[in-house]
Amino acid sequence: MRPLVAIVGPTATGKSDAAVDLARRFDGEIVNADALQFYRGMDIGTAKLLEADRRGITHHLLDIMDISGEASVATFQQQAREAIAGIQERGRLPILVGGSGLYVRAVIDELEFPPTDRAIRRRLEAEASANGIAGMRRRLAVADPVAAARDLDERRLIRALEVHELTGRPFSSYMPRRDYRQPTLQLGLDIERELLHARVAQRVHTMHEAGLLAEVESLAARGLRETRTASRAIGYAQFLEVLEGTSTIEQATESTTVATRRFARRQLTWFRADPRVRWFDAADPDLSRMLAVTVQEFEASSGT
RNA sequence: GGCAGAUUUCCCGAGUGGCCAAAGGGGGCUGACUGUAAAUCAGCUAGCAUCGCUUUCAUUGGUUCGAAUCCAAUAUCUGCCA
Repeated sequence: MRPLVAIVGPTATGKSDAAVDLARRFDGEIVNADALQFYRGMDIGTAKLLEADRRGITHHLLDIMDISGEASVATFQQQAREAIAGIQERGRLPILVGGSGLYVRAVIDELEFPPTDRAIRRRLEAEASANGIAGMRRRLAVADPVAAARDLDERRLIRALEVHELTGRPFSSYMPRRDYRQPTLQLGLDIERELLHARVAQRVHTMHEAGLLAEVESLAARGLRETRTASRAIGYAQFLEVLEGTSTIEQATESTTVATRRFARRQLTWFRADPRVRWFDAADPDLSRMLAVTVQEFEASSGT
């Protein structure tokens, strides 16, 4: 069975293209691990690869959801693992690509998501907004001192209480480990900060020229404003304001650029924390070859 | 040319004699993060060093025990009158 290759790193470093390159060289198929690229119709703003740029390579888990849907790591975990297994059965190389750290992790590591319950969640959220979270913090300190000691933010605090209530098991007992469930190679793409910022600005500019506003407008007609996840996507949230008339195109472009920079920084923080990632300079003209060599060596050594 | 006003740390912007390295916001940086993750949250942001010290609030020179804060001159900008 062939190993799993994952391409990670901040946005605008060329992960998608690098993945297509590798897929062509090693007879691979690509599995998307970018939470917002699941949504149909969110193309320009998510920098989804155009059909032509996919160069005949099969892409999985792209356009699998309506914007009204809510992406869920747990669901994605299962779908992605199935897709990967299928690719491997076909004797091809699975290449997981995405900048959503948790989503990548959910696929490659031994990770189990405790269940969720809408009613419990809603009740806890209502309680938090009505009484504040101090009391809930105290409750968690009793139910799950380990999790409480981590000083969780409100959202996670609620989740921890939900898990405890639902499973009787402390949330902290589901603590993550870095533990690949199959031979995996994580390739990280990074780039000098100044260059990254320039690329981000360029990209947002290009998105606008490619018709992002029109895309947002047509999604708005399909209820984008009412969605919980899709409406918050970078670029979409900002251009929705243009449609509302509360922001100009210039302002939206600027704030989208800023939000993207911050996003890239957070992605970097996430992936840097994983010592297993092998990093490459995305601006290196020789990148494509270096990635290929690394994959080749890895596949040879992982004994296929 | 005359009169009036402005000049603050990367940016915007508070501060009108000691509690000011200077509020707040933005930006930047760092980090956390197992069911919203392009989300959510936290910390740092003059310099050097452990309390502390050094250099900052246009520039120069004053007043004062003490100045971002008061005075004078200069520079630049803005408004009104020519």
